[in-house]
Amino acid sequence: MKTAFPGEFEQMVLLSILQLGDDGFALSVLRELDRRAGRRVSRGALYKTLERLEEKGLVEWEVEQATPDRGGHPRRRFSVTHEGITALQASRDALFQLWQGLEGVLGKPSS
Amino acid sequence: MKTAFPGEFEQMVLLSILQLGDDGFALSVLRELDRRAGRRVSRGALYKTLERLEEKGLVEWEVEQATPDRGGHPRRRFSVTHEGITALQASRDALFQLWQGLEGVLGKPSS
DNA sequence: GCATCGATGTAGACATTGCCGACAACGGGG
DNA sequence: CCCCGTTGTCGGCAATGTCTACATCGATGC
Repeated sequence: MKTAFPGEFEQMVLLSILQLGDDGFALSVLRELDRRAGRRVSRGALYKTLERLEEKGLVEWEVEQATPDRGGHPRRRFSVTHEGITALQASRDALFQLWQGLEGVLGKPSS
Repeated sequence: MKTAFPGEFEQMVLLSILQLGDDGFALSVLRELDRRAGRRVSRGALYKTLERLEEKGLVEWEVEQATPDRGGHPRRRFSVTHEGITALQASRDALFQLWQGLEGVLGKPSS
């Protein structure tokens, strides 16, 4: 069992894709990361990460079917695989365990 | 302002130190990581990480004062700096934002 | 038609993090 | 003295994070 833990940024990318639902296009992910987490990275950085996530089987994608008006390369719609979900749950649970009881030190999450 | 985000493992190490309070010795951190997050790494891996966290000013340490009976090198007691706390809060908040509304997909944390 | 713009994606590079095994140092007990 | 348990240090390599530069292709405006 290969337990390669997703990195910090990889997790964020996975979560962004989930948030976007059927709008999981690369540039949407970029905007979502900025909106939610205030994280701004270049497109190249994101594509590289998506490529690695795919190699690990945590995301998959399909080419958007028939969009006759838009120019540029055909865009890809990313989605998180079942394995990706599992990995996210594991990471989250680990963090929760480590956060337990530290509210006094860290304060409440600023929602 | 250099915004170098702590990596996934670095966060866990910081949290473990906080959990341990005045028992923040390297090998205790190792045990805590295993107990809470099920994460087992070699001592070398941990020391390297602690060293980097110190360079970034996220942890500091003091040599344990006067323990006349124990063998080996004098051990160091690690603690998280104010900057470390701030970094942890930022990471946590970012993740919370990304988790918002995904309970349906990810399920409740298994506490 | 041609220069450009906007939305995508790819390639190549390099810095930072994650992780390990091997070795050193020291006190205690055979 | 040799070995054991506890720490810590080193050097190296793999994985992740991130950027810049470049390539594609429709639409738009000369």
